[in-house]
Amino acid sequence: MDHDAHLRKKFANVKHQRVKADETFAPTIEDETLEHLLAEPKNDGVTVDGGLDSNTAQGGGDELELGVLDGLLDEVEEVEDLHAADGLASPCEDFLLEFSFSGKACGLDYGPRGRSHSRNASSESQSPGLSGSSNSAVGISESSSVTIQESECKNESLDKTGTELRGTFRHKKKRKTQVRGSMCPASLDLQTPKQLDDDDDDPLLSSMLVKKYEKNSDEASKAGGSRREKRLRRPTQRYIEEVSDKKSKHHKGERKFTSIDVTGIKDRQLKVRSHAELNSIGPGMLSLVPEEELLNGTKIQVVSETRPRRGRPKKQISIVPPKRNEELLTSESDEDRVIRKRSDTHDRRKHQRMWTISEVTKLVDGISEYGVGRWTDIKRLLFASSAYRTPIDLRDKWRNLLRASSVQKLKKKEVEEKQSHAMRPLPKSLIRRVRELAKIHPYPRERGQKSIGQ
DNA sequence: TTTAGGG
DNA sequence: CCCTAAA
Repeated sequence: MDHDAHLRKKFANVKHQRVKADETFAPTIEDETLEHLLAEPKNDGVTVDGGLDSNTAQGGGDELELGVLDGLLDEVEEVEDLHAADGLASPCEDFLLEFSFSGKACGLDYGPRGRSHSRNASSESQSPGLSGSSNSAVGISESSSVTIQESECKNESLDKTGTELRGTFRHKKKRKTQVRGSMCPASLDLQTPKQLDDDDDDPLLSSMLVKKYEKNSDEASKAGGSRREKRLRRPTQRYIEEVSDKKSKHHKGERKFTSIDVTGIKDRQLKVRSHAELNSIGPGMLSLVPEEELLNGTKIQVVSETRPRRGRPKKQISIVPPKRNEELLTSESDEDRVIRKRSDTHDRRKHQRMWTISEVTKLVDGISEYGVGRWTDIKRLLFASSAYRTPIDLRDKWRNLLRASSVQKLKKKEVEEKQSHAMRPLPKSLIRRVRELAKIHPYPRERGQKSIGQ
Protein backbone atom coordinates (compact mmCIF):
# COMPACT_ATOMS: atom_id res chain seq x y z
CA MET A 1 0.00 0.00 0.00
CA ASP A 2 2.70 2.33 0.91
CA HIS A 3 4.65 1.27 -2.02
CA ASP A 4 1.80 1.88 -4.22
CA ALA A 5 1.44 5.45 -3.28
CA HIS A 6 5.09 5.95 -3.36
CA LEU A 7 5.44 4.47 -6.72
CA ARG A 8 2.62 6.41 -8.07
CA LYS A 9 4.19 9.57 -6.99
CA LYS A 10 7.43 8.56 -8.49
CA PHE A 11 5.91 7.78 -11.78
CA ALA A 12 4.02 10.94 -11.81
CA ASN A 13 7.23 12.71 -11.32
CA VAL A 14 8.94 10.91 -14.02
CA LYS A 15 6.18 11.49 -16.36
CA HIS A 16 6.09 15.13 -15.73
CA GLN A 17 9.69 15.61 -16.29
CA ARG A 18 9.75 13.59 -19.35
CA VAL A 19 6.84 15.28 -20.88
CA LYS A 20 8.28 18.57 -20.10
CA ALA A 21 11.48 17.68 -21.73
CA ASP A 22 9.79 16.49 -24.81
CA GLU A 23 7.28 19.17 -25.10
CA THR A 24 9.80 21.61 -26.25
CA PHE A 25 10.48 19.63 -29.30
CA ALA A 26 7.30 17.92 -30.03
CA PRO A 27 4.02 18.87 -28.55
CA THR A 28 2.26 15.85 -29.82
CA ILE A 29 3.69 13.33 -27.54
CA GLU A 30 1.62 10.35 -26.89
CA ASP A 31 1.05 10.22 -23.26
CA GLU A 32 -0.92 7.15 -23.78
CA THR A 33 2.11 5.06 -24.06
CA LEU A 34 3.48 6.24 -20.84
CA GLU A 35 0.15 6.01 -19.28
CA HIS A 36 0.00 2.39 -20.08
CA LEU A 37 3.39 1.72 -18.90
CA LEU A 38 2.54 3.33 -15.68
CA ALA A 39 -0.78 1.77 -15.30
CA GLU A 40 0.36 -1.71 -15.83
CA PRO A 41 2.69 -2.25 -12.94
CA LYS A 42 0.62 -0.14 -10.70
CA ASN A 43 -2.21 -2.54 -10.81
CA ASP A 44 -0.44 -5.75 -10.67
CA GLY A 45 3.14 -5.56 -9.78
CA VAL A 46 3.12 -3.31 -6.83
CA THR A 47 1.52 -5.64 -4.44
CA VAL A 48 4.07 -7.97 -3.15
CA ASP A 49 7.46 -7.90 -4.52
CA GLY A 50 10.10 -5.34 -4.65
CA GLY A 51 11.53 -6.88 -7.71
CA LEU A 52 8.94 -5.66 -10.03
CA ASP A 53 8.65 -2.35 -8.45
CA SER A 54 12.23 -1.51 -8.54
CA ASN A 55 12.51 -2.70 -12.02
CA THR A 56 9.67 -0.80 -13.37
CA ALA A 57 10.77 2.22 -11.56
CA GLN A 58 14.11 1.77 -13.02
CA GLY A 59 12.60 1.70 -16.41
CA GLY A 60 10.95 4.92 -15.58
CA GLY A 61 14.26 6.37 -14.78
CA ASP A 62 15.59 5.31 -18.07
CA GLU A 63 12.71 6.77 -19.75
CA LEU A 64 13.27 10.06 -18.16
CA GLU A 65 16.83 10.20 -19.14
CA LEU A 66 16.20 9.08 -22.61
CA GLY A 67 13.44 11.50 -22.94
CA VAL A 68 15.84 14.27 -22.30
CA LEU A 69 18.36 12.89 -24.64
CA ASP A 70 15.83 12.45 -27.31
CA GLY A 71 14.63 15.88 -26.83
CA LEU A 72 18.06 17.02 -27.70
CA LEU A 73 18.02 14.75 -30.59
CA ASP A 74 14.89 15.44 -32.43
CA GLU A 75 11.49 13.95 -32.49
CA VAL A 76 9.24 12.35 -30.08
CA GLU A 77 8.49 9.36 -32.06
CA GLU A 78 11.95 8.24 -31.56
CA VAL A 79 11.59 8.38 -27.86
CA GLU A 80 9.56 5.33 -27.54
CA ASP A 81 11.40 3.60 -30.26
CA LEU A 82 14.67 4.26 -28.69
CA HIS A 83 13.62 2.94 -25.42
CA ALA A 84 12.54 -0.28 -26.82
CA ALA A 85 15.02 -0.69 -29.52
CA ASP A 86 17.83 0.15 -27.37
CA GLY A 87 17.61 -2.74 -25.07
CA LEU A 88 17.32 -0.37 -22.22
CA ALA A 89 13.92 -1.78 -22.09
CA SER A 90 10.91 0.32 -21.78
CA PRO A 91 9.29 -0.09 -18.45
CA CYS A 92 6.45 -1.92 -19.95
CA GLU A 93 8.58 -4.37 -21.65
CA ASP A 94 10.62 -4.92 -18.62
CA PHE A 95 7.62 -5.41 -16.58
CA LEU A 96 6.04 -7.82 -18.89
CA LEU A 97 9.20 -9.66 -19.11
CA GLU A 98 9.47 -9.99 -15.42
CA PHE A 99 5.91 -10.71 -15.18
CA SER A 100 5.86 -13.47 -17.64
CA PHE A 101 8.71 -15.34 -16.21
CA SER A 102 7.93 -14.79 -12.61
CA GLY A 103 4.41 -15.72 -13.21
CA LYS A 104 5.49 -18.96 -14.63
CA ALA A 105 7.95 -19.72 -11.96
CA CYS A 106 5.55 -18.78 -9.28
CA GLY A 107 2.79 -20.87 -10.54
CA LEU A 108 5.00 -23.81 -10.94
CA ASP A 109 6.56 -23.37 -7.64
CA TYR A 110 3.36 -23.39 -5.81
CA GLY A 111 1.83 -25.88 -7.98
CA PRO A 112 2.72 -29.09 -6.22
CA ARG A 113 1.66 -28.04 -2.82
CA GLY A 114 -0.66 -25.17 -3.35
CA ARG A 115 -3.86 -24.63 -5.12
CA SER A 116 -3.14 -21.27 -6.47
CA HIS A 117 -2.21 -22.45 -9.86
CA SER A 118 -5.31 -24.16 -10.91
CA ARG A 119 -5.37 -21.93 -13.91
CA ASN A 120 -1.92 -22.82 -14.79
CA ALA A 121 -2.62 -26.44 -14.61
CA SER A 122 -5.41 -26.09 -17.00
CA SER A 123 -3.29 -24.09 -19.31
CA GLU A 124 -0.67 -26.70 -19.24
CA SER A 125 -3.03 -29.42 -20.08
CA GLN A 126 -4.48 -27.39 -22.85
CA SER A 127 -1.37 -26.60 -24.71
CA PRO A 128 1.25 -29.25 -24.85
CA GLY A 129 3.76 -26.73 -25.98
CA LEU A 130 3.56 -25.15 -22.62
CA SER A 131 3.88 -28.23 -20.63
CA GLY A 132 7.20 -28.86 -22.18
CA SER A 133 8.43 -25.60 -20.91
CA SER A 134 7.09 -26.16 -17.51
CA ASN A 135 9.42 -28.94 -16.75
CA SER A 136 12.48 -26.95 -17.28
CA ALA A 137 10.95 -24.08 -15.50
CA VAL A 138 10.32 -26.24 -12.55
CA GLY A 139 13.86 -27.25 -12.58
CA ILE A 140 15.16 -23.82 -12.36
CA SER A 141 12.65 -22.60 -9.95
CA GLU A 142 13.46 -25.35 -7.61
CA SER A 143 17.12 -24.92 -7.74
CA SER A 144 16.77 -21.25 -7.29
CA SER A 145 14.51 -21.58 -4.35
CA VAL A 146 17.01 -23.79 -2.69
CA THR A 147 19.62 -21.19 -3.04
CA ILE A 148 17.41 -18.59 -1.66
CA GLN A 149 16.19 -20.51 1.25
CA GLU A 150 19.62 -21.26 2.41
CA SER A 151 20.35 -17.73 3.28
CA GLU A 152 18.11 -15.97 5.64
CA CYS A 153 18.86 -12.34 5.33
CA LYS A 154 17.02 -10.83 2.45
CA ASN A 155 19.62 -8.61 1.09
CA GLU A 156 22.28 -11.07 1.53
CA SER A 157 20.40 -13.72 -0.20
CA LEU A 158 19.63 -11.39 -2.97
CA ASP A 159 23.15 -10.46 -3.33
CA LYS A 160 24.39 -13.90 -3.05
CA THR A 161 22.00 -15.21 -5.57
CA GLY A 162 22.87 -12.42 -7.80
CA THR A 163 26.52 -12.99 -7.71
CA GLU A 164 26.18 -16.66 -8.06
CA LEU A 165 24.05 -16.36 -11.05
CA ARG A 166 26.19 -13.73 -12.51
CA GLY A 167 29.11 -15.96 -12.21
CA THR A 168 27.30 -18.69 -13.90
CA PHE A 169 25.32 -17.01 -16.57
CA ARG A 170 27.42 -14.12 -17.31
CA HIS A 171 26.00 -12.04 -20.04
CA LYS A 172 27.96 -11.96 -23.18
CA LYS A 173 27.18 -8.46 -24.04
CA LYS A 174 27.82 -5.74 -21.66
CA ARG A 175 24.76 -3.78 -21.14
CA LYS A 176 24.84 -0.10 -21.31
CA THR A 177 25.22 0.33 -17.69
CA GLN A 178 26.80 3.68 -17.86
CA VAL A 179 23.62 5.30 -18.82
CA ARG A 180 21.80 3.18 -16.43
CA GLY A 181 24.03 3.90 -13.57
CA SER A 182 23.79 7.56 -14.07
CA MET A 183 20.11 7.51 -13.57
CA CYS A 184 19.76 4.86 -11.05
CA PRO A 185 20.03 7.28 -8.19
CA ALA A 186 16.92 8.92 -9.37
CA SER A 187 14.93 5.86 -8.59
CA LEU A 188 17.04 4.51 -5.89
CA ASP A 189 14.90 5.49 -3.02
CA LEU A 190 12.66 2.61 -3.67
CA GLN A 191 13.00 -0.54 -1.76
CA THR A 192 15.80 -2.97 -2.26
CA PRO A 193 18.22 -0.78 -3.98
CA LYS A 194 20.48 -3.72 -4.26
CA GLN A 195 18.58 -5.14 -7.09
CA LEU A 196 18.92 -2.07 -9.08
CA ASP A 197 22.56 -2.26 -9.64
CA ASP A 198 22.92 -5.88 -9.09
CA ASP A 199 20.59 -7.66 -11.31
CA ASP A 200 19.81 -5.05 -13.85
CA ASP A 201 17.20 -6.58 -15.99
CA ASP A 202 18.13 -10.12 -15.90
CA PRO A 203 14.79 -11.81 -16.12
CA LEU A 204 15.95 -14.93 -14.49
CA LEU A 205 17.36 -13.26 -11.51
CA SER A 206 14.56 -10.90 -11.09
CA SER A 207 12.06 -13.60 -11.36
CA MET A 208 13.84 -15.50 -8.72
CA LEU A 209 13.83 -12.52 -6.52
CA VAL A 210 10.25 -12.00 -7.14
CA LYS A 211 9.52 -15.51 -6.34
CA LYS A 212 11.42 -15.25 -3.16
CA TYR A 213 9.39 -12.33 -2.09
CA GLU A 214 6.28 -14.08 -2.90
CA LYS A 215 7.32 -17.07 -1.02
CA ASN A 216 8.04 -15.04 2.01
CA SER A 217 4.87 -13.16 1.93
CA ASP A 218 2.99 -16.27 1.28
CA GLU A 219 4.42 -18.11 4.14
CA ALA A 220 3.95 -15.12 6.33
CA SER A 221 0.31 -14.95 5.60
CA LYS A 222 -0.25 -18.54 5.02
CA ALA A 223 -3.99 -18.54 5.19
CA GLY A 224 -3.91 -16.36 2.17
CA GLY A 225 -5.22 -12.92 2.69
CA SER A 226 -5.68 -10.32 0.09
CA ARG A 227 -2.18 -10.96 -1.04
CA ARG A 228 -2.88 -14.37 -2.13
CA GLU A 229 -5.52 -13.08 -4.36
CA LYS A 230 -3.27 -10.62 -5.95
CA ARG A 231 -0.53 -13.07 -6.35
CA LEU A 232 -2.97 -15.35 -7.89
CA ARG A 233 -3.58 -12.87 -10.57
CA ARG A 234 -0.19 -13.24 -11.96
CA PRO A 235 -0.38 -16.66 -13.38
CA THR A 236 -3.81 -15.90 -14.52
CA GLN A 237 -3.01 -12.93 -16.59
CA ARG A 238 0.09 -14.46 -17.87
CA TYR A 239 -1.88 -17.45 -18.79
CA ILE A 240 -4.36 -15.41 -20.66
CA GLU A 241 -1.75 -13.53 -22.53
CA GLU A 242 0.22 -16.51 -23.39
CA VAL A 243 -2.63 -18.62 -24.49
CA SER A 244 -4.18 -15.95 -26.56
CA ASP A 245 -0.86 -15.29 -28.06
CA LYS A 246 -0.12 -18.83 -28.82
CA LYS A 247 -3.48 -19.54 -30.12
CA SER A 248 -3.30 -16.83 -32.65
CA LYS A 249 0.18 -17.66 -33.66
CA HIS A 250 1.26 -21.18 -33.83
CA HIS A 251 4.70 -20.09 -32.93
CA LYS A 252 7.13 -22.12 -34.87
CA GLY A 253 8.10 -24.41 -32.11
CA GLU A 254 9.37 -21.48 -30.21
CA ARG A 255 9.46 -22.56 -26.68
CA LYS A 256 9.76 -19.78 -24.31
CA PHE A 257 11.15 -21.16 -21.16
CA THR A 258 12.21 -24.48 -22.34
CA SER A 259 15.81 -23.73 -22.57
CA ILE A 260 16.62 -22.92 -19.06
CA ASP A 261 20.01 -24.35 -19.28
CA VAL A 262 22.96 -22.09 -19.15
CA THR A 263 23.57 -22.03 -22.80
CA GLY A 264 20.06 -21.19 -23.64
CA ILE A 265 19.79 -18.31 -21.32
CA LYS A 266 20.44 -15.69 -23.83
CA ASP A 267 18.16 -17.23 -26.30
CA ARG A 268 15.42 -17.45 -23.85
CA GLN A 269 15.81 -13.85 -23.03
CA LEU A 270 15.32 -12.95 -26.57
CA LYS A 271 12.28 -15.02 -26.88
CA VAL A 272 10.78 -13.62 -23.80
CA ARG A 273 11.53 -10.21 -24.95
CA SER A 274 9.78 -10.68 -28.17
CA HIS A 275 6.94 -12.11 -26.32
CA ALA A 276 6.66 -9.08 -24.22
CA GLU A 277 6.84 -7.07 -27.31
CA LEU A 278 3.88 -8.85 -28.68
CA ASN A 279 2.00 -8.34 -25.55
CA SER A 280 2.78 -4.71 -25.49
CA ILE A 281 0.37 -4.17 -28.27
CA GLY A 282 -2.23 -6.20 -26.66
CA PRO A 283 -5.65 -4.98 -25.85
CA GLY A 284 -4.47 -2.73 -23.15
CA MET A 285 -1.73 -1.28 -25.17
CA LEU A 286 -3.58 -0.39 -28.23
CA SER A 287 -3.17 3.20 -29.01
CA LEU A 288 -4.98 4.56 -31.92
CA VAL A 289 -3.12 7.09 -33.82
CA PRO A 290 -4.69 9.54 -36.15
CA GLU A 291 -4.57 7.69 -39.36
CA GLU A 292 -2.51 7.29 -42.34
CA GLU A 293 -3.49 8.59 -45.64
CA LEU A 294 -2.51 6.25 -48.26
CA LEU A 295 -1.65 7.29 -51.68
CA ASN A 296 -5.03 6.60 -53.00
CA GLY A 297 -6.47 8.79 -50.36
CA THR A 298 -7.92 6.02 -48.33
CA LYS A 299 -7.69 6.55 -44.67
CA ILE A 300 -7.22 3.71 -42.41
CA GLN A 301 -6.74 3.47 -38.77
CA VAL A 302 -3.47 2.14 -37.73
CA VAL A 303 -1.83 1.02 -34.64
CA SER A 304 1.26 2.64 -33.41
CA GLU A 305 3.69 0.34 -31.87
CA THR A 306 7.28 0.32 -31.10
CA ARG A 307 9.20 -2.39 -32.64
CA PRO A 308 12.44 -2.84 -30.96
CA ARG A 309 14.88 -3.96 -33.47
CA ARG A 310 16.83 -6.77 -32.20
CA GLY A 311 19.47 -6.48 -34.79
CA ARG A 312 21.37 -3.39 -34.05
CA PRO A 313 19.27 -0.93 -32.27
CA LYS A 314 22.14 1.44 -32.23
CA LYS A 315 21.10 4.50 -30.46
CA GLN A 316 22.75 7.27 -32.26
CA ILE A 317 23.13 9.99 -29.79
CA SER A 318 25.51 11.78 -31.96
CA ILE A 319 24.86 15.44 -32.18
CA VAL A 320 24.15 15.46 -35.83
CA PRO A 321 20.54 16.27 -36.24
CA PRO A 322 20.48 16.53 -39.96
CA LYS A 323 19.60 20.04 -40.75
CA ARG A 324 19.39 19.32 -44.38
CA ASN A 325 16.19 17.45 -44.53
CA GLU A 326 14.36 18.83 -41.65
CA GLU A 327 11.16 19.35 -43.46
CA LEU A 328 11.04 15.75 -44.31
CA LEU A 329 11.79 14.66 -40.85
CA THR A 330 9.22 16.81 -39.22
CA SER A 331 6.57 16.15 -41.75
CA GLU A 332 6.92 12.55 -41.06
CA SER A 333 5.38 12.57 -37.68
CA ASP A 334 1.89 13.08 -38.90
CA GLU A 335 2.18 11.22 -42.08
CA ASP A 336 4.25 8.20 -41.56
CA ARG A 337 2.36 6.14 -39.20
CA VAL A 338 2.67 2.51 -38.89
CA ILE A 339 0.54 -0.05 -40.40
CA ARG A 340 0.72 -3.13 -38.42
CA LYS A 341 -0.51 -6.13 -40.11
CA ARG A 342 -1.50 -8.65 -37.56
CA SER A 343 -1.31 -11.38 -40.07
CA ASP A 344 -0.86 -14.18 -37.69
CA THR A 345 -0.29 -16.54 -40.52
CA HIS A 346 3.22 -15.63 -41.37
CA ASP A 347 5.62 -15.60 -38.55
CA ARG A 348 7.73 -13.10 -40.31
CA ARG A 349 6.17 -10.03 -41.61
CA LYS A 350 4.82 -9.72 -38.18
CA HIS A 351 5.96 -6.22 -37.98
CA GLN A 352 5.24 -4.66 -41.25
CA ARG A 353 5.56 -1.04 -41.71
CA MET A 354 4.19 0.28 -44.87
CA TRP A 355 6.55 2.48 -46.70
CA THR A 356 5.05 5.81 -47.37
CA ILE A 357 5.91 7.82 -50.40
CA SER A 358 7.67 10.34 -48.32
CA GLU A 359 9.82 7.63 -46.95
CA VAL A 360 10.58 6.25 -50.34
CA THR A 361 11.36 9.70 -51.50
CA LYS A 362 13.69 10.21 -48.68
CA LEU A 363 15.32 6.92 -49.39
CA VAL A 364 15.82 7.73 -53.01
CA ASP A 365 17.13 11.10 -52.09
CA GLY A 366 19.56 9.59 -49.74
CA ILE A 367 20.72 7.02 -52.21
CA SER A 368 21.20 9.57 -54.88
CA GLU A 369 23.19 11.69 -52.54
CA TYR A 370 25.22 9.21 -50.67
CA GLY A 371 25.22 6.36 -53.06
CA VAL A 372 23.93 2.87 -53.01
CA GLY A 373 25.19 0.85 -50.18
CA ARG A 374 25.62 3.62 -47.70
CA TRP A 375 22.63 2.46 -45.84
CA THR A 376 23.78 3.40 -42.44
CA ASP A 377 24.60 6.87 -43.57
CA ILE A 378 21.27 7.28 -45.18
CA LYS A 379 19.57 5.94 -42.18
CA ARG A 380 21.41 8.22 -39.88
CA LEU A 381 20.98 11.28 -41.95
CA LEU A 382 17.57 10.90 -43.37
CA PHE A 383 15.81 8.43 -41.21
CA ALA A 384 17.07 9.52 -37.90
CA SER A 385 13.59 10.20 -36.74
CA SER A 386 12.18 6.86 -37.66
CA ALA A 387 13.83 4.35 -35.50
CA TYR A 388 12.00 1.49 -37.06
CA ARG A 389 13.77 1.80 -40.37
CA THR A 390 17.02 0.08 -40.06
CA PRO A 391 19.72 0.34 -42.66
CA ILE A 392 18.80 -3.13 -43.66
CA ASP A 393 15.26 -2.07 -44.15
CA LEU A 394 16.42 0.69 -46.37
CA ARG A 395 18.48 -1.69 -48.36
CA ASP A 396 15.59 -4.06 -48.68
CA LYS A 397 13.32 -1.32 -49.75
CA TRP A 398 15.78 -0.26 -52.32
CA ARG A 399 15.97 -3.76 -53.58
CA ASN A 400 12.26 -3.83 -53.93
CA LEU A 401 12.25 -0.51 -55.61
CA LEU A 402 14.71 -1.75 -58.10
CA ARG A 403 12.66 -4.74 -58.81
CA ALA A 404 9.58 -2.70 -59.14
CA SER A 405 11.10 -0.16 -61.41
CA SER A 406 12.69 -2.74 -63.57
CA VAL A 407 9.48 -4.59 -63.83
CA GLN A 408 7.68 -1.49 -64.75
CA LYS A 409 10.25 -0.82 -67.34
CA LEU A 410 10.14 -4.18 -68.85
CA LYS A 411 6.54 -5.15 -69.06
CA LYS A 412 4.11 -2.38 -69.05
CA LYS A 413 1.00 -4.43 -69.14
CA GLU A 414 1.96 -6.53 -66.27
CA VAL A 415 2.91 -3.45 -64.45
CA GLU A 416 -0.45 -1.89 -64.64
CA GLU A 417 -2.04 -5.10 -63.77
CA LYS A 418 0.05 -5.44 -60.74
CA GLN A 419 -0.35 -1.85 -59.83
CA SER A 420 -4.03 -2.05 -59.79
CA HIS A 421 -3.88 -5.11 -57.68
CA ALA A 422 -1.15 -5.61 -55.25
CA MET A 423 1.30 -2.94 -55.95
CA ARG A 424 0.87 0.46 -54.61
CA PRO A 425 0.95 3.18 -57.12
CA LEU A 426 4.40 4.46 -56.91
CA PRO A 427 4.70 7.98 -58.17
CA LYS A 428 6.22 8.17 -61.58
CA SER A 429 8.72 10.66 -60.42
CA LEU A 430 9.98 8.22 -57.91
CA ILE A 431 10.12 5.46 -60.40
CA ARG A 432 12.07 7.65 -62.67
CA ARG A 433 14.52 8.44 -60.00
CA VAL A 434 14.86 4.85 -59.05
CA ARG A 435 15.55 4.01 -62.59
CA GLU A 436 18.17 6.64 -62.87
CA LEU A 437 19.84 5.45 -59.78
CA ALA A 438 19.62 1.92 -60.90
CA LYS A 439 21.43 2.86 -64.01
CA ILE A 440 24.13 4.66 -62.17
CA HIS A 441 24.74 2.34 -59.32
CA PRO A 442 25.28 -1.27 -60.02
CA TYR A 443 23.50 -3.51 -57.65
CA PRO A 444 24.99 -6.92 -58.04
CA ARG A 445 22.97 -9.99 -58.33
CA GLU A 446 19.86 -8.09 -59.05
CA ARG A 447 18.10 -9.95 -61.74
CA GLY A 448 19.26 -8.70 -65.05
CA GLN A 449 19.93 -5.35 -63.65
CA LYS A 450 22.88 -4.72 -65.88
CA SER A 451 21.05 -5.34 -69.05
CA ILE A 452 18.29 -2.94 -68.39
CA GLY A 453 20.62 -0.03 -68.68
CA GLN A 454 20.70 1.87 -71.85
C1' DT B 1 29.57 -3.58 -36.91
C1' DT B 2 27.92 -3.08 -41.59
C1' DT B 3 26.62 -5.12 -46.23
C1' DA B 4 25.12 -8.40 -49.25
C1' DG B 5 22.34 -12.09 -50.32
C1' DG B 6 18.81 -15.37 -49.60
C1' DG B 7 14.44 -16.89 -47.37
C1' DC C 1 10.72 -8.48 -42.72
C1' DC C 2 14.04 -11.95 -40.93
C1' DC C 3 18.42 -14.47 -40.87
C1' DT C 4 23.14 -15.31 -41.87
C1' DA C 5 27.63 -15.05 -43.92
C1' DA C 6 31.28 -12.26 -45.17
C1' DA C 7 33.98 -8.15 -44.92
